[in-house]
Amino acid sequence: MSAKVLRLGDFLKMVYEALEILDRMREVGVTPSSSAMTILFRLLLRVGDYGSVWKLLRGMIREGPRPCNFNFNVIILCFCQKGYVRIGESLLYVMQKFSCQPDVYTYNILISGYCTRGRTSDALGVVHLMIKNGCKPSLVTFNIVINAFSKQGNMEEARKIFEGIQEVGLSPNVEMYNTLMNGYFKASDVDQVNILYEEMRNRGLAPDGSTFNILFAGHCKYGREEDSHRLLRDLSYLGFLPDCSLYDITVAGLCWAGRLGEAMEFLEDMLEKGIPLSVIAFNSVIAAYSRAGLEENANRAYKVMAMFGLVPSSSTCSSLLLGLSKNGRLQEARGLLHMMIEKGFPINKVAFTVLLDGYFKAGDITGAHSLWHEMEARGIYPDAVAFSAFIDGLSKAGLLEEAYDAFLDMSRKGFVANNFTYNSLIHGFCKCGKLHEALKLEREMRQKGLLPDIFTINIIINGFCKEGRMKAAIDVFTDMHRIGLTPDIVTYNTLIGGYCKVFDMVGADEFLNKMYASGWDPDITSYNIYIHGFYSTRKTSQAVMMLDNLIAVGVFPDTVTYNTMLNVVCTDILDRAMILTAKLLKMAFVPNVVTTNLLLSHFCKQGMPEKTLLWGQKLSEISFTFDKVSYKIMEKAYIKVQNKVKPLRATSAKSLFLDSLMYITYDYFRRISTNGKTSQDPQTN
DNA sequence: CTAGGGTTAG
Repeated sequence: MSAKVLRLGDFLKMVYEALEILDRMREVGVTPSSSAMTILFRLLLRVGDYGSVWKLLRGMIREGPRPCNFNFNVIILCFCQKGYVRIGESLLYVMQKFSCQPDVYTYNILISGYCTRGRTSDALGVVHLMIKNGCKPSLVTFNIVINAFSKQGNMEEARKIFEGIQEVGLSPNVEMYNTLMNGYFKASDVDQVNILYEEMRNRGLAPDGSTFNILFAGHCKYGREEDSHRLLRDLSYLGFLPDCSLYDITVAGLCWAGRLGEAMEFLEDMLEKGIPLSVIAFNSVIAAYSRAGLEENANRAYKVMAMFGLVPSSSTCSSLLLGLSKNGRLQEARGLLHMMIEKGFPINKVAFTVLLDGYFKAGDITGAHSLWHEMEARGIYPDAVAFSAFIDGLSKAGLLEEAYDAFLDMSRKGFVANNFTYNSLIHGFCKCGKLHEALKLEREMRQKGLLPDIFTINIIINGFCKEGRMKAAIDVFTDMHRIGLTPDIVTYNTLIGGYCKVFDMVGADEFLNKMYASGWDPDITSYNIYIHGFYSTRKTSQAVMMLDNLIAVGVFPDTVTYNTMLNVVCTDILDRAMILTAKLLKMAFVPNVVTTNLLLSHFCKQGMPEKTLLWGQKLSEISFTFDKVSYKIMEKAYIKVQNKVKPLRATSAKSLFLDSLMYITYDYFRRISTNGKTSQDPQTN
């Protein structure tokens, strides 16, 4: 079911009908109220008819009502939301021309406009301007700026302003302490948080709900059990009652600490004992499971909640939506989003961003585009995160021109590109072989004062490795120390993979040793890279040895390991393949779409394209979700069958063997598609 | 809520 979107045509008609009504009022000598004018301004700004806004203002001067601060604030706010913060700022002078003095709200709108776009220095410029114009900044003003610096992780600046306001005789409020403590938590500076809390209490400021949430969540996340208990004691001493029960808090605490199983157990235990729980406890669990990509568990928690008659809230739905998006169940996710809108839940930019990312990750570019346009149609202004997700998705899809356009659009709307944005674009350029462009962007980000981070460097090293330019990759690796970056496990794995790609197993080993020397133990990815390296150099026994190795050192093999080994199995001589298969099957691996793809492609490669199509058919009968690669493989098989290209015929034994591997995989998916059928749309009554 | 390494395809 799709939600109703007001069509632009209808909307325009409405706006101009409203203007006609205004004219008629004027004709009969009725002066409209200021608030009526505000509504008209809002409508005109929404459709972008700035000419009429101007005309309306002049009409007000001639015939009243006199424009008030509020009228202007609405106009400035709109420009800020659309990204024209500069224009908003220039409207300050227009205001003064209409003999309106900008008030603290006006300035706060502008400051907030700059801050949400990461333009903290512009924001500080407005603060100075307001002081110069004789308007005293309020605590809110400073809070906006402190929050912006905290979000950027720039705690020194945040702190400086915090100290500064005290010098001018202002006393920080609870919100300000909350903001600062939140920032220090993000910077992992728990001690600083504790000091601030002490200070706040000594000043006689009482913690509020946000203080509690920030501190409790932070202490749980950092495993500071003592701190969280001390907080609870302190609050109960103050007579502070959190807006949920202690049981809810316990569940939330376990979730924040990442102890999800325990949280769910506790929940079920409470319910069994007949202790009532609120939506909050369930929301914590559902959110945590969804974030971890464990959508099945999230859904189970939701069902328990519904069974006990609890009505899902906006955040329940957002969390379920996150889980669905992460699992590629996009129709359901979009349906849920529309349902949320119909239920009147506030429009949720985060939910849109999550879904957008989901479409891209599933390779559904059309879906992503349609959602992006729907956002626009609904008047949701993408923020820096939404833009970054959009740019990243387009880059990964190889649509670099469009990604770059979005990047320009983002700066036009006043956002300062951050490392997320640049890294996504740089990755995109590397991916399609335009290393030169990638390096140009890296220079550009440095010129803009952004520091290339470990992500940037790893992306660039990977770019060189992909092209087999190991010398250049090593140069970047050597240079990263100079700019103060330490290689991490991804750096080493990337370089080891690079050597494997050029079949230089000696070079790979050399880097493996370097990795050990700098204190990193190989992880499952390192082993997978090695196994694939041995596979591509046809060193089957070495690949098997690696598998034994990784298990011996206690690393858990995953689906990628299984798939890579399956590749070995498919190309190996039959006797050895069967022994290896027996070994693999004992490990109870979970196949995925890549497993299916590689088996389908082996049929094709080994002269049995009709089997590719046959199994493809069988899989689609159980509504298996294929991806882009699956379709490419089947398309290729189809062409082969059509052209009757069949020079080599596989031995019937090998054919039977591949069939049995495919059957095992097919059977797995058949079983989960019949057991896992769930209906998870929340129903609110 | 957004960025990096490993499996299929090319």
